[in-house]
Amino acid sequence: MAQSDTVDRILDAAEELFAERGFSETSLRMITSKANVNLAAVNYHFGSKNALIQAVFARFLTPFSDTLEKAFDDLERRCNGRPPSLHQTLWALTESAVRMPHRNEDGISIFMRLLGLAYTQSQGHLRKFLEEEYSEPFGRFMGLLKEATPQLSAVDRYWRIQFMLGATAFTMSSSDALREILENKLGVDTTVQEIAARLVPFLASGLQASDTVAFPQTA
Amino acid sequence: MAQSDTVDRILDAAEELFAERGFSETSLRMITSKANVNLAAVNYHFGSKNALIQAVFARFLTPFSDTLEKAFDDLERRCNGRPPSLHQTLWALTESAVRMPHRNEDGISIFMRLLGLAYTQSQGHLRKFLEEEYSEPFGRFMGLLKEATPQLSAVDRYWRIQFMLGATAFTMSSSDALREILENKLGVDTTVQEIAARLVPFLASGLQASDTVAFPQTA
DNA sequence: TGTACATCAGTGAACGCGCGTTCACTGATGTAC
DNA sequence: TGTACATCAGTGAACGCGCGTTCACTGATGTAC
Repeated sequence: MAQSDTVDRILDAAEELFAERGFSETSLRMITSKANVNLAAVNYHFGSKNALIQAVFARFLTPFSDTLEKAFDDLERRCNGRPPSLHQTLWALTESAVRMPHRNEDGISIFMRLLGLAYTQSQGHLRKFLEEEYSEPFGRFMGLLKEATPQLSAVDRYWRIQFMLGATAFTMSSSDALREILENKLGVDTTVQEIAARLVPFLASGLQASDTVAFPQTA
Repeated sequence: MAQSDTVDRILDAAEELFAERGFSETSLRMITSKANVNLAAVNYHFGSKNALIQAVFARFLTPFSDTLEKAFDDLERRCNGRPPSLHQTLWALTESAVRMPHRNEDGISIFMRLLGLAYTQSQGHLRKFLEEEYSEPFGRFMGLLKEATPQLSAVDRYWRIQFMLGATAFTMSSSDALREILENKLGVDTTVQEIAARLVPFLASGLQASDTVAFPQTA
């Protein structure tokens, strides 16, 4: 047990359980018993359940956001001055997520699930925390998307970006279940990387769709 | 108060609160006090909280699914024998949702929010209930999508349909918040109908994207 | 080197609270004879 | 028409439970003199 890996054991257990069941469906008692740690240790080390949730996100988002900044720097350098294309921007994001060092083989799935949950479960404190801590890489990504789609109006772009986020967050947050269904139905096994490889062209094509049709009248 | 509108008052209150806050964050006490009804009335009329959740969905999904069946019948009649196009299929679904009679002006938003939540919050009992009750129109929609995209492999189509569902469920489940952000940022007001009108071309274009690229290697 | 004190990580047990559910009961309405 | 009984919608109060959090405490380690 060495000295004080308690904090990490709590974070590991919390990360897995949150990804599996969501935030409010996971109790501190589940977390501490999975981590083999005293119930009171969570409040001792983190102060509250909400602070633990934020710590779980900080632990993987901080290195991810660093990786991402570097990927964007790299991309802009390679483009010297000209704006990166939509595909390049989306790939820079996707690769950063996939190639980031993860704790174990499920790490990337857990990472995706948590990102999806953050968007999907309405934890006010978490949204605020993420906005305060990670607005920089997010804003930069938005800026690149804007440069890559100059033909879109601001309103069109806004909505289409929401659609993209939705497709991504939703797919990623239930990717395990979806992979299992596909395995049963068609007998095909899929990695997270392959899902990403299918998602990017879908998103790029949707974002660049040429027509915004009016709502049609039925006869 | 007349005689026994208790059931409807409970359903109305539950519907609004579920749409606002999700299922497990809404307590029976909130529902019954909003409905001006005794706490025990929920268990008396519905049996349990889970059964109430299902009843809320049944009340709007049953008429919706009838409307949808008619819309598909109509579409197939108009196409006499030839498979409907992707746009036609998506529009049939969208119009059925938007044109359905709703209880009040927020009805359509609530409807969308609930559909989004059903996909997004992992309520096992609800998923099972929806599968058992409404698999027919859902399966029919899937069949139409398949006929409309014969160029796609089964695996490609599967994933792209998941992406579509994700974009739709996510956008709809947070459409109120997203509309508000846009209003503040760009001063533009948006109706649910307009969101739908923007979503359909995005989805159609994504579903028909021509390339499924391999995961690229970085140098 | 020895002693006194401070800090720190962790613990066991309890706290108060809000939850979904249950139960014995009431009062109005309907039905049989 | 009157009486006895059954059914039904609803109620008030309590139940047991699991939750996040708190608190007094322990024992190990570090620091000052």
